Amino acid sequence: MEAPQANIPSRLDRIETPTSNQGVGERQRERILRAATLVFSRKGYDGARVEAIAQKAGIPKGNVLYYFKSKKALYRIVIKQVLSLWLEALGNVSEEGNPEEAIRQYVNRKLALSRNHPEASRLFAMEVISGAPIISDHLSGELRRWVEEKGRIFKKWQEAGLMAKIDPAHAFFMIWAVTQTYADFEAQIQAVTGVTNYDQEIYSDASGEVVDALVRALGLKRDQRCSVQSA
Amino acid sequence: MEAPQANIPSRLDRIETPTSNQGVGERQRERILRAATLVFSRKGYDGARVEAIAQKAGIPKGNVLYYFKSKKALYRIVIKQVLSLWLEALGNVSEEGNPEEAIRQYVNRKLALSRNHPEASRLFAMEVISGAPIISDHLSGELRRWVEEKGRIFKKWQEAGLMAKIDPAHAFFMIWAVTQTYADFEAQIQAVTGVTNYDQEIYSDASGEVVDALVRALGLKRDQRCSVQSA
DNA sequence: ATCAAAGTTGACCATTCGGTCAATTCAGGT
DNA sequence: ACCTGAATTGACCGAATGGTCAACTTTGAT
Repeated sequence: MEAPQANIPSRLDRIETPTSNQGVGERQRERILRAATLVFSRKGYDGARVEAIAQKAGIPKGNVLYYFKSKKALYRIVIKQVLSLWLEALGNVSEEGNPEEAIRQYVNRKLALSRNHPEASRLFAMEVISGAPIISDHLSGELRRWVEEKGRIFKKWQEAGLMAKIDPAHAFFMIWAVTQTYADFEAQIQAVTGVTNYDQEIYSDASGEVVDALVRALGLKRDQRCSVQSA
Repeated sequence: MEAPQANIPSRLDRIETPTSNQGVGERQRERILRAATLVFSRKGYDGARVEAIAQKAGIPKGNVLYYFKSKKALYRIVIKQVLSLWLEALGNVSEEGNPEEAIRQYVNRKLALSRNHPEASRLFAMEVISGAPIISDHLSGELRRWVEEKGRIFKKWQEAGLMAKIDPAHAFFMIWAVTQTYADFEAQIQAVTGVTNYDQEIYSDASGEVVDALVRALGLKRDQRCSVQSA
């Protein structure tokens, strides 16, 4: 009797496995993953208790270990899921068209991610703060290439005088820092502002101002009056 | 036989305690605090092992518990020490004088803090990400008042047309986010940039660009050409 | 109805870790 | 030299926790 290998739910064998109460397992797996993301994001890997995850998923602990062969395996899957969400949200910074519009769109997308998946953002942050023991390969691989690629677009904009001369990588670090702060530092922002309904009050206030501020920071302007033209 | 209450090393009784090998205890306490800050900042509270702290301090575990009555007590002291460092660095945003200069100075001070005490920054971040269970009082007390106070200065600048009209609190969130990202997300930035000597290469590159960018973001300009004057 | 595989459950085990303690050493005052 | 309190150390303990397991239930196919 082997616990099913805890691999990413393969969309393939969902249907064709002939003999099995199919679907039940999938649903449970996702239940567990959701619960695990939540618990891990608040307590970190070591602070999270399998029991707590089980409880949040509404099932006994033994059942969690039936679907995922170990706590570490579960964590790996959760963190990779979070990572792919994060990488996905990088999306495309479209080269063509107005730079300001492109960045506005990108920042808005990142803000939406923070708003809709704050636990994912927090978990990602914790991983990185801990030295990214699990995802460092992805960071120095996929992410690095992405930044290099998009950086070339920034360079072009800069040469055309449409953007301030900032090292593109640092421009991204800045955007990420600001947008993620609204998820990761929720507790601090909540404490300082005293809002009662974080999600609604903060994001409606912030999104406009933050996008504008970042556009200014990067020296992007539709009209040329203020664009940084230091050649 | 009681372990000495693990209070903040009081600078007072360092000299005058007549009978005791004075000084030895203080030095050990500080040793332990340094080690604890380091370990906690990487592993979080639960991930940190007392044994690991002891090892990093070069003493047996029992000795750590001799100076601090429990792991939790040690953590509390470390985190409060970190918090006061953080609050201290808030310093004064001087009302008088050139707004741009004031902010430049402030951002530079925060950057220096990230550079010189990255572990402190990371530990603070972890606390907040976890919901700030220990320091939330301070955040909604001292920090909130500080932001309110300094916010009034920003308001004045804004009314005088010297600063973009951003909610002052969010202006601070932005500054903090950007400056801390260089400590907290070191692993990510290191991976993306591929630098070998983080401390030197990154900060020398970043500090100038980051300060400029933030000045732009807040719409602060010495010369009026580009200042946001939307009355 | 019967069967087999998948899923569920709580009891149980081994390990790890925070914390205690008694024994010992160390340092300074007399 | 001797005494006293502080400091050091390693052995030890109990609680908590990740993980296993065997008994049991459910589900769908024939």
